[in-house]
Amino acid sequence: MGYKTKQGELIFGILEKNADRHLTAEEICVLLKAEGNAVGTTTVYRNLEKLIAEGKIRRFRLEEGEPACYQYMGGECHEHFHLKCLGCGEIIHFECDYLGELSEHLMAHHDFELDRTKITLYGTCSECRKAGVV
Amino acid sequence: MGYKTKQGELIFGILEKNADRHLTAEEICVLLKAEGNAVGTTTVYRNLEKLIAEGKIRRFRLEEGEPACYQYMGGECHEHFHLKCLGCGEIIHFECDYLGELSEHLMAHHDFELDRTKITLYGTCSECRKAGVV
DNA sequence: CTAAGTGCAAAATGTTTGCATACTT
DNA sequence: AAGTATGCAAACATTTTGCACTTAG
Repeated sequence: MGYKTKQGELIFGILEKNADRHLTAEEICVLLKAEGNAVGTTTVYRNLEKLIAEGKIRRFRLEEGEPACYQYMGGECHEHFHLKCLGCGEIIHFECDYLGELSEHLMAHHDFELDRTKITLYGTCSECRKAGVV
Repeated sequence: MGYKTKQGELIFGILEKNADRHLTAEEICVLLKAEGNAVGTTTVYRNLEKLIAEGKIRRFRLEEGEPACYQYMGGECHEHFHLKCLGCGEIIHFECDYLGELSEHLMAHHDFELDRTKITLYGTCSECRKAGVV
């Protein structure tokens, strides 16, 4: 299960090429069309779902009512924090001992076992705070 | 600007009475109807918008594609945490002082200003751990 | 040849808008 | 009376589904 298709590769290609930013499903369609490789919206959504399941990309919902954004995540970023800046969209990845503390706190006080592979926190990076964005 | 209406008070009343939980717009409609005070969906949405603007309630978006949830905030700026169990899908929402610590840590060590309104962590609740789910 | 993928049109979902009517002040 | 609010129906926007057709293995 899982054939390799031209469309699937095109979609992944776009995300890979734009690893530094997040793209909506529609933006992906537009970019593909601009390349002369139009792909149906349905197919884009279905392939995005697959890529998420494979852990190759991530979906983010940034704003109320706005469409979801997708972004290439490499494949190696599973054991750390992701901080996503709401200003510039940049994703900051890092290892941090504090993760252990958070995890312990949740278990001790809330009887909840944290899945450390899915942590994305939102906020504003120093650049954007300086620039007054957000 | 702003007349006091029966519907507006009913809607706020429901939120106030359910200050301990999240309610979707639809749930609010259902609860109102159950009270024998049916209010139109449109009106519910419009009043929710107003209450948010006044800072009396807050809107949360937990999951992709799922409806927004609204909750009475008592005028105080409570820190709000969401834990989503990957086993049963239940969302545990509550206030916790630890959020302040996490927030300070991120600012002090990572120069990142946390948006406390968008925090959802994933993991496994005690029930599901016992049941061996996940 | 068979399973999987594609893409159009249509449905589903949650939310918003147009507008005539009803209510507040 | 004048200005708001209501609520139905219809519009919206994003995402999903049904289905006949194409493509990969």
